[in-house]
Amino acid sequence: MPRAGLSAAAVVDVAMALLDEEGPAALTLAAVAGRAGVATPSLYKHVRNLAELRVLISVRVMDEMTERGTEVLLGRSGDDGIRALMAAYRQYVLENPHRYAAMIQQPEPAIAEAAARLVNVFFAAMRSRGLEGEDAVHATRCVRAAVHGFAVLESSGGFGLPQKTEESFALLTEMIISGLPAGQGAS
Amino acid sequence: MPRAGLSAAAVVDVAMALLDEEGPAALTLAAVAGRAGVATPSLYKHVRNLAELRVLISVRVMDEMTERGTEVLLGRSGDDGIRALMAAYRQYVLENPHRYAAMIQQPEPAIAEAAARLVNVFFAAMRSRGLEGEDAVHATRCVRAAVHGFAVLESSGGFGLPQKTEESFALLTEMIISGLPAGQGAS
DNA sequence: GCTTTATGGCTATAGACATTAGCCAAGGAG
DNA sequence: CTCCTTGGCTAATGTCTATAGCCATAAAGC
Repeated sequence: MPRAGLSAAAVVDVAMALLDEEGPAALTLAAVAGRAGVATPSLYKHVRNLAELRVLISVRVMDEMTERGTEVLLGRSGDDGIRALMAAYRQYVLENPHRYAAMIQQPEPAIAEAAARLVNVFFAAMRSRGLEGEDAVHATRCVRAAVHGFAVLESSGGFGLPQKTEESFALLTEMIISGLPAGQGAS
Repeated sequence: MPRAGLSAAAVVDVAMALLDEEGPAALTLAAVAGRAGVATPSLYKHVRNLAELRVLISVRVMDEMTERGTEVLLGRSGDDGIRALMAAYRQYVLENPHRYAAMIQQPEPAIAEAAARLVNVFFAAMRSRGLEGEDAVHATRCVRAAVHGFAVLESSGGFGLPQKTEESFALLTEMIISGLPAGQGAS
């Protein structure tokens, strides 16, 4: 038998594809193994267990979001940067609802680090808006909370009424931006 | 053997106690049965399956929140009502993190109805603030998104930094309130 | 009070998964 | 060409959901 040539990263790739197509409930080691053309126990040569696979997926997702956020902040500053960051965040969740839903919030160090990288993008946006220190911490929390909450509710069908969610999100964005502390560079 | 005298409601009671004490991962039919002093299959006489139990729990939680919200809105109106509602929501989640985390967002009719009841509380707060129709829909979404996002991040340890979350939440509340459309009864 | 019957409990069983142990071949290092 | 690390495999265990089918309890009817 030729080897399948797996690796931890390849296992995560397969798992993410499965996740995208069939949702979080379908994410089992058996299904991942099947899709990778391998017997289930073989996965343990690359990943400690299912819990670790979930952690690796979470890190992947957070890093993807960090990358998108970083891109979108290039060449933008002040309120514009924050608007763009919020829009990009929401868009990622709408495009990848299952990935986002699979994200885990836990005291795992690897996750904490990835989360810190993502939070740093928000911090950068705050800094370019003239917010530093305490103010930046509180402002970041508010922006994250708003966009996270909206994205979760929207992507999980929590907004039942027919009204356009675009408009709701625009309102939320402007609420947040106009409520930010003064700072230096309000544009 | 004397009967245990279970019922669907009693099963949910036991499940919620288990959930509170040991978290969502420990919520298995086997564990619920053990705690109820009954063999696992006996639960199926009261609940169709684990999925239905989860739905029943979600409905319970939503109804608890609806009740708390309704209480807190009595005798309050305008911005004050919204502030109080947001505070009560956050408080519930902080007091019952596992219950809140166990809530499911799905096309189940029973859940949709409970969710609608909860959303109606937000609507009532908006109405007393002078918001109606479209405006009320968008405003409700924004308030729910903000408070849901904050509560989730806070209760799952998503705010790593040491700064007080009280202050962050106060900022978020004021951001939201001051950003609401004009309406009639802005207090 | 006695019979009947629906119901709530039980045991046995099957099937999906995660996980561990231990074997064996592939394929790179020397 | 040989050695040995590594990545695959099969076998087996334990946990959990779920179903089938049995039996006693307790309530309802007489």
